[in-house]
Amino acid sequence: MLNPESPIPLYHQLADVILTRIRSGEYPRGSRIPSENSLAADYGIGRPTARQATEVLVRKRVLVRKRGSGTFVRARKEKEVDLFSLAGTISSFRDKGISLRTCILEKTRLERISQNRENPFYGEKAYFFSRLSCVEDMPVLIEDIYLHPELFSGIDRIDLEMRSLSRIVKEEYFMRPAGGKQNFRIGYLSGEKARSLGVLSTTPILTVQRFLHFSQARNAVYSELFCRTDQFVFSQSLFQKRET
Amino acid sequence: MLNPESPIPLYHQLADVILTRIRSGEYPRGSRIPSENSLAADYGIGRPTARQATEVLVRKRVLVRKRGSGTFVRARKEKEVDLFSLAGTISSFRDKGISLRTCILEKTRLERISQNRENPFYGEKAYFFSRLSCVEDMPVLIEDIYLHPELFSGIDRIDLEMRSLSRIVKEEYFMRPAGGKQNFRIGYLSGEKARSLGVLSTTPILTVQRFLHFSQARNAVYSELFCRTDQFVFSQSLFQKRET
DNA sequence: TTGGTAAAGTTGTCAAGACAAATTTGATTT
DNA sequence: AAATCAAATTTGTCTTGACAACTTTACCAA
Repeated sequence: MLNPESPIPLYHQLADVILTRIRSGEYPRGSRIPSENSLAADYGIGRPTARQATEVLVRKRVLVRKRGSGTFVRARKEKEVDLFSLAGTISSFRDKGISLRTCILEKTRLERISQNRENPFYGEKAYFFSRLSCVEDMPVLIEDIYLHPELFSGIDRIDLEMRSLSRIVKEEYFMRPAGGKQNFRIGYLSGEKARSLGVLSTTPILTVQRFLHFSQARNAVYSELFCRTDQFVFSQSLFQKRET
Repeated sequence: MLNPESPIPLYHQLADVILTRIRSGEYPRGSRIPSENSLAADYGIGRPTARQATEVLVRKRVLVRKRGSGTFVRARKEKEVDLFSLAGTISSFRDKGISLRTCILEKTRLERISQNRENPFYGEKAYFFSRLSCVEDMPVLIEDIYLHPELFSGIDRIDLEMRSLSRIVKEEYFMRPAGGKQNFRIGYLSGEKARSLGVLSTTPILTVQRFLHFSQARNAVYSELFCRTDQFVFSQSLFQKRET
């Protein structure tokens, strides 16, 4: 079935075969494809080579791997989440009617920031908390949020589990952002963060730094967002609401 | 120097050693570190293992690889490019005082769109062109742009090499966008596009779909942006200019 | 001196085996 | 019938060698 003499690599040939079988309906949506070992045996290649073939299709968002269980044809398209419009993370999910569950990974505490030099609070004290958002039990987003210690005094006593932070800022502190900046990068996670998001250390993660300015102080809120783009599409509406 | 008995993988141990030598100044910024072969020989490991070690640091943006030449300690920080603010791609570079050069990869032509189902012109005709932007001779961004065939009639006769598209839309067609949406994903390139951007097919690419609405027609402009995030940080200013 | 060419050196790609970790399944026991 | 535990299955990780493609360097000839 495969031709080792061909200039086309074996793993690429096998990826084509699998894709053809998916398109033909032999491997329907949501079904499990043969294991890497059986693919390797069937086609007389090594397992790493068979794995490379499925890797190609995983990157193309055609297959989804589940450790200990199998490799599956992706069931449905990614959902869209309007994340970057600054309406506030949680409320943007709500608006779309997506069932959302958030949990606090690290409770709000006042601490001296010494990790990241790009953090505007670097070397100083700030409130910090970390939050995980899940959609349909699928972890999708981690937010590390840093807040100005005087402007947001007492925020460590407010439960942030299910409330929109932007709403709290508006309703409890009577502030609204006057401007800001977002930086987009591709990064990787490791350790506890990777476990929380359910990704491997080799999975590329859309990483966003967000700086929010208020009339009282520039960079009063700084956050880092870690977004899984394999299950969701992060979108942004433009010009929709006029700022007044 | 390395301990094969340790539970810490060899490649990780070596990555730590290299990082220590960079921090200590033994491998200064911009300098070449030992080749993968000599690392492997020095530490008594296979070349793929040595390569894996540098791979870790490449992903951390500490090292930069140059095929045929060597692996280098990254010289300077990434520059920021305010791309997503919709001021227009080219003009946003200009505003930052960054020297920019664009070249047309595919000249403007009217064609039937049959590639991508998410393209709003799918199955219909549209103007299409493709543009590469380079900063300091470093390719950084590819834009595939699709335009409404009637609204932008005759745009194939305008030279788009160095002119901002948003300015042309405003000054020649007297239109300005009324709204829009952007989708953010991580993807991969292959073939000619990967060559143009100077990336490998394994390099994750920040991929943005942009839909622009005008009062005359929704989705009158559709574009796909492919951004190298290893050399540049793509940023976005928020609320800076009031839309009037 | 200059130009071209060959050689050496470097990173990129393809292919593989062995073991670890997670899940599922089935058998056994209560 | 239910719970528990062990075994089998599956994907994840670590390690390796061999060859290909690209750059740089050095040498030789004009």
